[in-house]
Amino acid sequence: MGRGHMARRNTNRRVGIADVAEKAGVSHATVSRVMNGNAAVDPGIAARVRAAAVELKYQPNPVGRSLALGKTDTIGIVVPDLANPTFQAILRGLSIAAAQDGYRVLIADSSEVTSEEAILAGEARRRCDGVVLCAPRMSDAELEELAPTLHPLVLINRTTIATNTPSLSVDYGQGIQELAQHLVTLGHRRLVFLSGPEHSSSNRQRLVGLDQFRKEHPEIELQMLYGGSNFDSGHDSTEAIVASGATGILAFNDLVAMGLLSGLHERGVRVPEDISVTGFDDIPFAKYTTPPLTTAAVPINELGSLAWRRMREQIQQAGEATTQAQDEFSPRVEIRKSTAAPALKPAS
Amino acid sequence: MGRGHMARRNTNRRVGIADVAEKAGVSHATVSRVMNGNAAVDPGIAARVRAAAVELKYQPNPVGRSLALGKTDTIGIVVPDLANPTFQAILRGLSIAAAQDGYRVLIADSSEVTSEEAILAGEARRRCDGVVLCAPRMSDAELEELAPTLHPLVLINRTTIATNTPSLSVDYGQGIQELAQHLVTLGHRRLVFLSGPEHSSSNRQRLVGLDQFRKEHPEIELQMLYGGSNFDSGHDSTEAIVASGATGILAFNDLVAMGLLSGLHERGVRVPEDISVTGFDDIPFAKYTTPPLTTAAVPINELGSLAWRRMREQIQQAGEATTQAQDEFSPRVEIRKSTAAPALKPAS
DNA sequence: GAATCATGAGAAAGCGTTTTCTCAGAGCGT
DNA sequence: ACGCTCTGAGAAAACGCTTTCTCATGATTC
Repeated sequence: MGRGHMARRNTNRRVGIADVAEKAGVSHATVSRVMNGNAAVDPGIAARVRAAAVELKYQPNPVGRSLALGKTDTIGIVVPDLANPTFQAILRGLSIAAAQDGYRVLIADSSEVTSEEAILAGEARRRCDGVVLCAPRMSDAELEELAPTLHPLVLINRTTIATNTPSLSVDYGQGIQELAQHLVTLGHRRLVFLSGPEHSSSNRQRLVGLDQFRKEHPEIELQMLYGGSNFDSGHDSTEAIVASGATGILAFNDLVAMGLLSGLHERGVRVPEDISVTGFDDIPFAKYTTPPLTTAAVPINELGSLAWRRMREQIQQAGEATTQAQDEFSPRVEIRKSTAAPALKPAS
Repeated sequence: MGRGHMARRNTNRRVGIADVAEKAGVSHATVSRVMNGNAAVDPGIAARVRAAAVELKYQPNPVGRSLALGKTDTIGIVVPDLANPTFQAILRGLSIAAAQDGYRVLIADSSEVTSEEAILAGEARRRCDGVVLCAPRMSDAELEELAPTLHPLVLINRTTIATNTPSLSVDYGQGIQELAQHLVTLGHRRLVFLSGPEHSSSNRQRLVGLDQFRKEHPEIELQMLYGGSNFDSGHDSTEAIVASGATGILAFNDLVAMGLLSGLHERGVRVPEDISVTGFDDIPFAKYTTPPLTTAAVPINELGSLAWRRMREQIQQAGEATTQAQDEFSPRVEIRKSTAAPALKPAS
């Protein structure tokens, strides 16, 4: 509970500037000046202050400093699902980059509950100096309304009309087309796209990319099946994939692909001999699946560290209009062993 | 910058209690009482205050509240490596459980730099209401010295002599013995343990467990090879494993096992026909490796959520001595398809 | 009608720190 | 020696909020 006129309780109270001031025989303003080096202080006085601080093991209270300075040196991030390795890697990239500038990261996981996102984002913003929205699932209209209230804000995998909100995007449409092209180049003519969550902006981009692909390759059969976004949903797609007769599979992401690889192995379907499988993202596990997974590599650590750089730019230019930075990453197709030419099957 | 007698700058300042007070024609203390419901306020006045708050879109400033209340509603966690899925899962478990009580989690990743840990822990503790140290790599002596300064503290995979520090542990020694026993039961006589990082407390427990295992099974050949703690190091162990002649492999963790599975596959060594491989932890990928991995399941989401419960107990009993809670989890061996009876090899 | 009691809202203090304002003391020039 | 200027440290205000203290007002009792 807060406190008014009551005498201060000393129980468990940590050492503050007032204690150091008393010990050194100076005012608390002087202690603050010495600790921060913000103004000239007589060297003899400064030495006394430092000795007192060391003796009392003084550490400044970050909350008091935050109130006085109007900043917290923390960044919030809202992720739709912290179980997703792509988001984990983005978090790690952001966390490491921000730490290098003395900032920490506060997590909010909406657990794919879209209605929670705006609430979590507002709350994170109030507690922090800025907020990163990672693949937000809210509608475009909601995002347009919310974005100005969150400044400084960095978006990952979404954009807004707002001219001062940096946005880091991956060209999922182009990536999925390149993966499809890879399969076609290998000779595949019957493809399936295992699509992801409906509210996922990156899924919509893949769908747009595949529409374009169909237009350019009318001779290719490209079916759509729902594959979700995790292992289990990929694994659960095994029967539908086998029934489809397709020889080339484009999974929504690496997790779906891994689940499918496992399901196909259980079913005795050989990858890539019988079916080729691709993923997306190139999470760290993708190299180590059996067989190692062909995928479109998204520089997910770089996304996190660039998100920090864009955030830092806004923080440092507080109050000034900034030129919006729209960064778009092109995924790079990483060809591994899960794709090969389709088997020549006897006519039946 | 802080500010003294200067007139308040209104630029970019968010709406505060003073603004609501002015709008409603009451004092800021009354606004605080209405927003918190802490004391009786005339219903008519309360309605005016609420209307003003809504009209001005007032949201309390968490920093001001934290200073007044002496709490931040955040928990810090220090992890040795945020790239490790076990730590990611612990973080997720902690984050979700704490969020249910209105707490957020602040991350500090020491990136396996042992000398950074104490500094990060102290800093996290000052910014937060408590701190969780996850598999800290510092020495026992350093931990004993640091622990009292971090109260309230929860330890994961370490213990201290301190009687008021809850500690959540996994009996790695027992788990590795059960895995070894599983291989022996299948008929394996030549085993290798791919050991993990030297500073890892859980690795030491496995070594102790395997010493015990050797005593109880003098007829079993059990070699030690260094296998590190990630994919690459597991993968890099492939040749040494093949050269060892062992038919049963105990990998330090699931990542090492996955890397090894991939390396063996590349080498044309069949799992489990030619070599059986086990992991540890049961990260979400373990079910989906090819073949699915036999492993010792650590309830890593439960570790995170129990860490929050222990933390919350300490926060709620502030200043009182608490009975130390030592929670120990027994790993559960999850038998999947990466282990089988050793092949009968022609004598050569 | 006066005295007493209860209640609720404003004044004030405080949480810990930063920084502006003020003033005392030292130094310099005449 | 006096006046002026400069410097540095203490006093004070502020950041935003919570809660204690104080007092005015209305109700109740005698």
